[in-house]
Amino acid sequence: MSTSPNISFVLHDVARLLRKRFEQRSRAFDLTRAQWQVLSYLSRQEGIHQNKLADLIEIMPITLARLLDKMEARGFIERRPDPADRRAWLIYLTPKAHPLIEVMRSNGQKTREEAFTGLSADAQQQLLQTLCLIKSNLLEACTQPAVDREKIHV
Amino acid sequence: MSTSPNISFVLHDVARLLRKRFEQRSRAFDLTRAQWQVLSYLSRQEGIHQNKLADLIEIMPITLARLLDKMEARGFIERRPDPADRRAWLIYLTPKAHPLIEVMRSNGQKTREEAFTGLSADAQQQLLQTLCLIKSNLLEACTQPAVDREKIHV
DNA sequence: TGATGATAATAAGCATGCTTACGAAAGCCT
DNA sequence: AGGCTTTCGTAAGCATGCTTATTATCATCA
Repeated sequence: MSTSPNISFVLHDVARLLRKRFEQRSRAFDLTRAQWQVLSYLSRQEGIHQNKLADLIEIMPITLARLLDKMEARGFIERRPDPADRRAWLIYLTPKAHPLIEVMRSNGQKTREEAFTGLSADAQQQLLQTLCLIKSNLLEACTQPAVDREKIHV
Repeated sequence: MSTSPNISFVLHDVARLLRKRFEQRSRAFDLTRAQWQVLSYLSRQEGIHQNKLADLIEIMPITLARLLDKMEARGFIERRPDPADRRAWLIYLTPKAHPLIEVMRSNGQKTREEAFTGLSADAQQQLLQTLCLIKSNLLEACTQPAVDREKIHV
């Protein structure tokens, strides 16, 4: 923390603002950022298991389940039973969803253009690489117990 | 979006993972990341109005109000009436909260060390500057209507 | 075959962000 | 003084993330 603004807090703020701005744009289409993320992954992996999809998006399966409930109710996706496993569902986009893909992609593009004004392509590339490194560090760290060694010694 | 991972999504993921890891560490102290953020700002601005504090943290006043409700119930902060304005409260840390400041600061430090493994000090500085630029772009953008020009023309 | 453990999806409940709406008090303007 | 507008804090209700627990099914192995 110290004196200068904390990178973690700024990162958190930026993520929140990106989400907010994207949702300002998307409101007219009755889809949220999280739902758009589901569509985006699904459009490249139709017929996937809920489980695998949750893994891809890196959210908990229950979080995805509730997202899918809403998207199914609105007619954007459908769950088809897996003939090979009666516990599982296969997730498909409906015809209604397909035209949305391009619209949402374009909303994302516009939002990113606003966000990255004044950043060179190099700087954007650099940022992406840095973020990917941090993400992989954190994915690794989160699997380890958060031991407070000082506490143990005390 | 296109082919490579989308910066917005990665950013969102990193923020989520930072929060998750910080909360893994902080669980023993019964304080969440959001509550720690309140403590952190308060420790430098005791006696501030709820309104001003929400502005500083950049969350909606109602979001802060509910955070403060919980923190007051747990005895970490107190609301004192503002003698000059009967609508308003002044927010103070309790003695119980003071020792937590250093503990939480250290948890943040450790989390950041994990996250930034393999990043030079220069790269971290660069990242911070880039994020601050993006944040200010987005703060500006969010005040503007999210007009979809293509829709207007259609 | 039949028990035992793993896995797919969901349920319950909490935290934190938002939008919208409201009551009480303050500020301003005539 | 009286009335209009703004501001402070909060309530209600939604979305999305989490942890923990449950149910149904599958897979394995004795």
